[in-house]
Amino acid sequence: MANIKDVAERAGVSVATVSRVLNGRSPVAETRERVLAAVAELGYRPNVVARALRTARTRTLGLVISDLRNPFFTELADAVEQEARRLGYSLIIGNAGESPQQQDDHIRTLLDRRIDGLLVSSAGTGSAMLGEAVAAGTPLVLLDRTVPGIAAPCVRAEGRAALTELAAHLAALGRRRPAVIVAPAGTPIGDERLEQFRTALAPHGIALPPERIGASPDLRPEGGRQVMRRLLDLAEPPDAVLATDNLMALGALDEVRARGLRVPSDVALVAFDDVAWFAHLDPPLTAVAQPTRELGRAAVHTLLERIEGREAPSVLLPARLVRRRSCGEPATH
Amino acid sequence: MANIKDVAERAGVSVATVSRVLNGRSPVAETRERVLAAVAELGYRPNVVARALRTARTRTLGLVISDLRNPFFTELADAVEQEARRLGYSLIIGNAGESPQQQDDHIRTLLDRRIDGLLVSSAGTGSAMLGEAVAAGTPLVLLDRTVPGIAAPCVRAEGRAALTELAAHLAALGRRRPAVIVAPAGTPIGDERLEQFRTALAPHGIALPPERIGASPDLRPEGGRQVMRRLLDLAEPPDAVLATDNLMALGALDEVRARGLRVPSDVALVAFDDVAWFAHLDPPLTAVAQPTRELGRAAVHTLLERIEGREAPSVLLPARLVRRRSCGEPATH
DNA sequence: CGGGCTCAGGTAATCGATTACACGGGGAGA
DNA sequence: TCTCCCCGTGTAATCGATTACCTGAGCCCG
Repeated sequence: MANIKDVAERAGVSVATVSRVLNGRSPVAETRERVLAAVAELGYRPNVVARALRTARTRTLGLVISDLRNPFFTELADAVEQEARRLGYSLIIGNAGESPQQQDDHIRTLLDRRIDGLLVSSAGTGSAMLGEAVAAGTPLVLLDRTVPGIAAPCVRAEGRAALTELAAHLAALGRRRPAVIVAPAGTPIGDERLEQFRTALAPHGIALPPERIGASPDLRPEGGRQVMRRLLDLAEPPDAVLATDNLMALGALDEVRARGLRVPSDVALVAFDDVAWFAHLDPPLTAVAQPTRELGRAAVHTLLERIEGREAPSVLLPARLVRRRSCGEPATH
Repeated sequence: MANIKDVAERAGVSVATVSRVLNGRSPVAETRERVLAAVAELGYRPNVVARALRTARTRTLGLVISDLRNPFFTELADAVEQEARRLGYSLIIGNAGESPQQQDDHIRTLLDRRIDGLLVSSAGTGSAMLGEAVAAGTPLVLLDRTVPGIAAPCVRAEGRAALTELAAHLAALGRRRPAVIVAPAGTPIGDERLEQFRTALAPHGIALPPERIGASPDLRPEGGRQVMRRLLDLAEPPDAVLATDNLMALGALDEVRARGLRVPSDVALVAFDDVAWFAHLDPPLTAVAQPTRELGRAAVHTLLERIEGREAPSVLLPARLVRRRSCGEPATH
């Protein structure tokens, strides 16, 4: 593959001139033409590796995602990739699969590759390498999940308004015994959702007693199903269930069906994270929709601010309620 | 960040020695210890960028995926990433979103980054940059989709056995009027599936007339839904429908429900690509399951063969039928 | 006791770009 | 006409590793 020296020779100039033409300095038409002609003839493309070594900027971002196969994170990753590319950056995606160890493995590799900045939606309760990344001076932005003890801006959604609306929605439909399926202990964001929901229910005189709050052992359908099993076995089973993650909601739905019960007539079901195929379920699921693509975009912008040395605040975008039929009301749209 | 020179100074040796110790040559215990101690004290990590420039190997693979948000491809990408990492390679994923132009954009970027090899599940009917990649000598392996005119091994699944089993399954259940929803024209793999299904049906005396074959305008749910609409409007509507892609199947299911019909009593539904949430639909969908993770692994191995200069044949793995309840039979497992 | 062999380890070239600095030619002002 | 300045371009250092080649110490054997 042709290099800058070949181009210089062919154009009869020095490598410095070629570099300058290609980087938009030194606008002398005649030389410029010759260089560009040589570039075209040779099909020259600058070697990004060499450039990165010299400039100490790789124009690459790293994204470590907690579980790529969770459709919420798939879409998030896609949004991040698009925005990064739009701004001239490549993205290396690492899937942690909810394993802190694999997450560390990925962060290490990314740091070794001298990425310009790092986005992490952390699996579990944080990890050693996150601290090392900060210590190494790599710009870091947390995504969707905060990590205690890590001083980095966090870009995520929060559901107070949506949950307030949801509480009213459920109250209006006469649901009086809500339950919540939360993420495993130690996931701070799940607790926030729980508390906001509790607060939103209070004005309607609806309580959320401990026996109707179940922590799933994992963030997968089977975990949600287990919790749902326990909830439906209660003497007074819930008449509405909120799952704080889309996969757990799916498992919960399985359990309802396996018992021959129906959504929404026997129990209403609401999920956090509105993923595309919720609309294709029977019944279509009402969901608290996070502004996924906006989150991805905001995360990239925040990270670029940090890369350019500026301070960047955390970003908190509002989620909104998408009413479908899983609470009993006909679809609004 | 510490570099090799810092380590050399601290250990009182030359950079060459440090490099040799770190690359496993020159096993003299005493020096070795000193170097490793210096590495540990300084927290030194080799600069991958510099190494790549010198060795002309980036230890990075590129994957351009036709639609990352299609769960089949999400899993495929995940499998590829895991296997690549296991073998010491990083993976840069580009999502083409079924757009040949975006695909080209990604391939260009990846070539500029001097990736060691390229995996492509091509969107549309191929693209100019694929040819350029081959011309530039970048090892290339096609994934899931062949591209006419591109001389590169292709790793994909084929469904003859599964479709033969499916034909028998449908015949045994008394379904006599099958229909097929195929991908847009020009997608060779869809046509193969169609012909194999036709061949499999013949021994049972079941025909597949043209009016019961519908080409979707796209590979998304809405396209599948449109075709299903046309099929159900036929004077003799089908009693079994095979969709050659999971998203189109989803749209088809929507249309069935919207008409108040039921699966499987009114019409049986089968999809290509067994994605995790098919098992969570009502009814759980019978599917032709591609060995997704094996495909990902095989693709990486094939690519590494090519990278090391060896010839590598195409890989064709058999799909298998996963019977659930969408054809009328109770689940086998 | 000396010559040659072995091998650990140092010196310096190299990968392909960017960029600080030097240089030289031409135009403008005195 | 001479001088100074400007600016376009070339020369060479640099980024951080790998590695070909060279050096010199130690050892064996005749």
